[in-house]
Amino acid sequence: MPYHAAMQAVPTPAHALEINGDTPTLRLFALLEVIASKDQYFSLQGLADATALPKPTLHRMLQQLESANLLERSGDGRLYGTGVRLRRLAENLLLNDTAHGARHAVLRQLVTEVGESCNLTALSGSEVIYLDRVETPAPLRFYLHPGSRVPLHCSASGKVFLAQMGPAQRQRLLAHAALEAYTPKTLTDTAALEAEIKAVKRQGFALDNEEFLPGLLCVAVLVPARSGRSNLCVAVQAPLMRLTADKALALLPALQRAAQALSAIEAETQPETGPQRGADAA
Amino acid sequence: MPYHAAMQAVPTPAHALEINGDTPTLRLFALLEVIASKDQYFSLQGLADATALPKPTLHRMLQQLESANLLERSGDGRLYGTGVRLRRLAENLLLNDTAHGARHAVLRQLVTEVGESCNLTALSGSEVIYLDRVETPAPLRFYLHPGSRVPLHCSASGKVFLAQMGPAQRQRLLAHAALEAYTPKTLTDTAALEAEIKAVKRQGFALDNEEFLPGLLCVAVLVPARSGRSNLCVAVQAPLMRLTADKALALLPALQRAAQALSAIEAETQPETGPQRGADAA
DNA sequence: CAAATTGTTCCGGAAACCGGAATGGTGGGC
DNA sequence: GCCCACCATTCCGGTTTCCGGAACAATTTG
Repeated sequence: MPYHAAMQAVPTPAHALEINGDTPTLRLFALLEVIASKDQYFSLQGLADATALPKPTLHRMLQQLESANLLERSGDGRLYGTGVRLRRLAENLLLNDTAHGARHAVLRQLVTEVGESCNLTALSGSEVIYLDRVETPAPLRFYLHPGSRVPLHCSASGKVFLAQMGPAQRQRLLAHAALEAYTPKTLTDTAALEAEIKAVKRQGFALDNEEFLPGLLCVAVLVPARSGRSNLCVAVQAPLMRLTADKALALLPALQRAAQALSAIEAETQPETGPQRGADAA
Repeated sequence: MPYHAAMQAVPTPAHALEINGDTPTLRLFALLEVIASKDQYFSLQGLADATALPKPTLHRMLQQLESANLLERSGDGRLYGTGVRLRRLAENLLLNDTAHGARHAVLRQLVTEVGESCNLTALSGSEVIYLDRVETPAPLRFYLHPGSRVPLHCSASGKVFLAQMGPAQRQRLLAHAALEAYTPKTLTDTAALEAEIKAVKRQGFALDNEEFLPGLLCVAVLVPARSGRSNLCVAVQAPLMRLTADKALALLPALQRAAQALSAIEAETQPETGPQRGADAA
């Protein structure tokens, strides 16, 4: 029996994201989701407004999360953002989750279709991380393991991710990163990169023609998400000796099919209707 | 159909991964980390062996996580793997973390400029915590990972933080901390430390010359905040063998430039006036 | 079919959580 | 310079949630 069954005619800010946890722990998770859902820091007050939780409660929750290194306080200590441990958990999760699953099967299928090594990538911080990879049977190949990282500006996947960001977000990532030249073909000029990104946005795919490793060509397309931005790319990757740029374009239909299949898998795993109680405007 | 093929026949590794959280919630997180750390499904018994937690407790935890869609039961319902919601959280987290990405990029750039390991630190309680770190390519290096903590009085960053405090605040922190001697060079005398701090305030940077670890030299400068005090430091850190104190001073301009860049990033992340209200926007 | 192993439920005692109210700190307005 | 408004933080008694040994149920193995 509810211990304060009295009606609390709480004004209930109509637009407050409900933190609907049945247990304290789930409430904490919901809080993390709110914080992880936007690319900004949150103040206690801001979160209080957004979640309709009492300030002391929120304060305790945040403190708990901070002391576990799941969140970090930034600036003058009034703002909260994601912490080291949470990021590491996220990376491990994506890394280890994919190898066994439908995704891996799609990747394998793609490899048999196109005959070259393919991989699945995600954006992590200011780099691209390889989530999964299936190798071509051909003897000559580049060794790139799942878990390894490459820069954004000279990888096909990286350019795809950049292309779907807003200008401000992209600026923040690129402004402070030196566009290091890995090969003579690496784009090291901001203007050139912006032009390339514009092209990527128009074409719907990105090409990396020896911009990261000499002799390596790569084509990437985005795995579309049902809503909003996506953090998944499929790419095919091969020695230039076997795969020239124009030949690579011929593989695009197969890549797109794979991307669609992967997208369907993502969608499948999420119930069609709203997650749950969610009468409020979305 | 070997349903327990996932679990190796490992008979209770005596060195069970410790799940020590101080609160129930943190225990749940630790459990998730265990599950996310391996590319396999886990049975209840397997987790019991791996974590040394009682079965009923584990069962309750798993049930809780499953009902929240953070975990999923696979196949016949005996095995647990990561759930949709957890994956979505991980993806969003990495996708919306450009601030961290940008900071890391600055740090990496700084490392290529100065050729030594650099790190980002913050004040946390009465200690300095390592937020992020990029290692030098040189083979000889000190291993200090993000998340670890060092005392205030014998670290370059710590002295910088102390120097920007008011006397009262500094007093409060130092009063309760015994100035433990980590090396013969550690300042253990309050008066000497005060003098050092005054010097730091005058110079605008702090030096740690083997005060924490023998053979380790470190220079730190503050990342200026738009208003008031800052809780961020950049520092370069190297074996004395490669980096003597006078050589370190030559790196100051590069450090200052990095600090400015980081400051700009911080400013960008915290829009104009007050902290943003209302986290949802249609 | 019996024995062994694993998954699930019970439940009383203990620890963690909750959030209104009060306190401390800081910046803006005058 | 003083005051006031706003925000972060601390207190604390009452309530919820958690804990895990022991018993029970379901499944696999011999």
